[in-house]
This record gives sequence, structure tokens and C-alpha cells, in this order.
Amino acid sequence: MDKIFALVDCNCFYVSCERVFNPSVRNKPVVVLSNNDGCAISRSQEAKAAGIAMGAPIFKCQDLVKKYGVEVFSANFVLYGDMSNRVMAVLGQFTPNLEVYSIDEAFLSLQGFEQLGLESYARKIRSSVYKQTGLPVSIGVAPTKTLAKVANHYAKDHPETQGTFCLMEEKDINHYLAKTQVREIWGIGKEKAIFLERNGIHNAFELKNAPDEWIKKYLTVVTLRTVWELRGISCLSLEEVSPNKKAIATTRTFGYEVSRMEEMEEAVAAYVSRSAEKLRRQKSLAGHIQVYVETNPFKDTPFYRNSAGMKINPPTAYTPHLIDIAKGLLKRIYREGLRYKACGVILMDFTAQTNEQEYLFDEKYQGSSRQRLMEVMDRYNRQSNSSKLFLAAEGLGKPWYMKQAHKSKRFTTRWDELLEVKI
DNA sequence: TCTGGGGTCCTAGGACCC
DNA sequence: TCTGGGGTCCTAGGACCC
Repeated sequence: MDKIFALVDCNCFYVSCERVFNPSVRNKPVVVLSNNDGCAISRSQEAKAAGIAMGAPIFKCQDLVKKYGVEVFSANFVLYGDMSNRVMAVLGQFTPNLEVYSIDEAFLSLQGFEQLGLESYARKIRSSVYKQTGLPVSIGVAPTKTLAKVANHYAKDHPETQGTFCLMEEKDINHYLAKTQVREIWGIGKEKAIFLERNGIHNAFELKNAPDEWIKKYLTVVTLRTVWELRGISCLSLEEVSPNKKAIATTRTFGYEVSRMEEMEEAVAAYVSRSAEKLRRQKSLAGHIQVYVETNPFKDTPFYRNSAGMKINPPTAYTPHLIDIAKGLLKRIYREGLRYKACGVILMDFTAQTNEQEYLFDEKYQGSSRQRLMEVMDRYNRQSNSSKLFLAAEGLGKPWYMKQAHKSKRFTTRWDELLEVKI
């Protein structure tokens, strides 16, 4: 039986989340900023129309913000993560086969639902998500994931579709592929688009008909899969169980430029802690750790970036041990007198927690009591939705912490931040 | 003054081995 | 003067995604 994929994608997700709890910004231009209140990473239609580009540094848009009365929010990922879970729960009511692809997107298998009418089923999904979460979504339906993306874009950009679009017939598919630029295809980025256009391939229909050998030779098997998907041959299947991560990174820019070693150490310790929490959540041990630091790349002063990594043998998920190693790595790359703008910690080479090996000689990090300590910290912080329990190495004040001047409340995950309705 | 963060996969090239 | 060939593993970097 032929496959049928639906791609459900939330419209300007972060902005829409803010609008659910703040009706006063519903018909206004709205942007949500990246960490540290840096760039615009989510924009309402009105903000796009006002000329605020995706990823634009907000300080460069102050004129537009003032002129159009743009409402500006700091990123509130706790809120967005919780809203995302709610959307996914609604989608789960409509199919047993669901892949959560990102915080604001999911692929659904609609195989077996044809007799209900794909068009009307998609409309039902869309209205249910809106009714139960307050979030608007667009839905594209097609025989492959890549074509579902095409259909989804069309639904999003054309109001007459009312947010849903099915692309199931060969004739329709060819028609819409001819109207799709190669750069808009899922999997074709800037570099590949330039290469394709230089070789006379401008739209998705032309790419669909390009010779396999030529694609494979110059654009690797990855793009060949994309081409097959455009032909309606499904190469990318539904990944219903999300596999464990192969790398876990915590990297941040600072609220201000940091020079002192002690502050750098605190930041590294804090980022190790965040990474190790995620590591333990997926029940893994890290066999390699990488630390990097960098100065502000936008300044005239010479840019410095350096990283150091180390094998961890035997692998561990014990935060104090990881912090010790990370601090040692930091010492190797830290240069006195520089002003650092960011640093990061990356854990990788994971093994399963059940394979934990005992230390033969070094007893400092050994023993089940250490593991229990981590379990207790994780459980408490998770249940209280906070990071009240943390290691002193992270520092108390965290003066280097990112700026978040326009942050909304955690309406859905904190009792003390619930939405108040005044009558 | 102010410029995000977190992932995956693939390839090329070097080191090393027999 | 002439100086093999094939395999694996690791790392860095590119390209892409949201």
C-alpha cells in the first residue's frame, strides 16, 4: 500500500505561544528573540510585513520596532516546550503513527485513513489543535515526507487553502513542483541551490527529472534520496521512537564579556551540569568531552576561538567528575587578558548507563552513592520545575548569565506564574 | 552598547596497520 | 634509480535542518 504522510507545522510557533496567553498582541507585529535578546527567531506575519528579517539582530531593527509598534519577547523555552507537548498530544489522537520532528513539527502517517477523505481529515486535525491549544498549524499531505513539506509550504503561504493542502496526484505534484524553487526544497540549502542553478536546474520539477548518476556524483547520496522523494518514492521513513542523542551540547553567549577565569569556570561548570542532566535523562554515559571558548567575532579586535577535548575512560555521567575534567580543558585554552563572549561544553561518545565500569584505582568518583546523589538532584529539580539544587561550582550570582529583558511568565509549568484573569 | 542554540550526516585526509 | 596496496579508525569541516 502506498504511503501517506502529513506534515503538521505550527505557524510562527514561538510568537503564537506568546499570543495564546497575551491576547493584546494577537493582531500586532510580534517577534521572539534568541537567547541573550540577540536576534529575531520567530516573527508574526505582521512583523514579517514590517520588514524584520529572520535572524536579524534586534538592535539593528529599532527603527522598525518603533515605527510599527512591534511587540518584543525574550525566548521562553520552558513555555514553548510545554505547549509543544500539548500539540503533540492532540496529534496523537488522530493517528497511532507519529514522529515528533522538532519542537513545532510532526510527521503523521495517514495510511489507512483515505476513506475518511484526506482533505477533510487534515482540516479536522487542524481545527482540533487550535481548539485544544490555541495554536494555528498548517498541514501538508503527500506520498513522501519531502513532498509533504512542499504541500505544507503551499498551505502556509496561500490563505485560500485555509491551512491544509493535499498533494497526492502525479499531475498536481508536477504542477506544484514546477512552481517550487530548488532552494525551498527540504534538504537543499544555499550551497546546493547555487550549484543546481549554475547547472540549469531552477525548480523542483527540473530536479525531479535530473539524472541519478549526476546527482550522486556531485551532491552525494543525501540529495539523491531527496530527488527520489520528489518522484514519489518514499526513502525517508517515519521515525516513531526518537533515538538517543549522539552528542549533547550546552553553549551560550554571555550577558557581557567575561575576562576573569573564575567566572569562566562557573559558566563551564553550569553548562556541564545542564549537559549532564540531559545525558542522564537518556540514561547514557559520556566517553568524550569538548570545551570551547570564543571572543566576540563582531568586534575589530582579533577573534580568538579555541577548543580542547578529552576521552573519558571509563565513561561517566557524574557531574562533579565532568566539571573537573572540563575545568582542566578550560585551563588549556583560556588566554589571560581576552574578553570572552561565549563558551560551550559538548558531550559525546555515549554508552548505555547499564554498562558502567568500576574504577580500579581512583575512588574519588566511584560508588553508587554518587549516582544516587545525581538521581536525587535530577528528581528534585524535575519535580519542582527548577534548578534549585545545583553544585557550588556553578557560582551563586551568575552575573555572566544571558540577558532576557522581555520574558513572559511560565504560564503552564509554574503555579506561581499562572495567568491571572481579572474580572 | 546590543549579533542564538542544538542537532545530524557525509566526506576528505591523515595516521596507522599488515 | 627504482619505493605497494588495501583496510580501518579518527578528526575536522562542510552542509543541512529547526
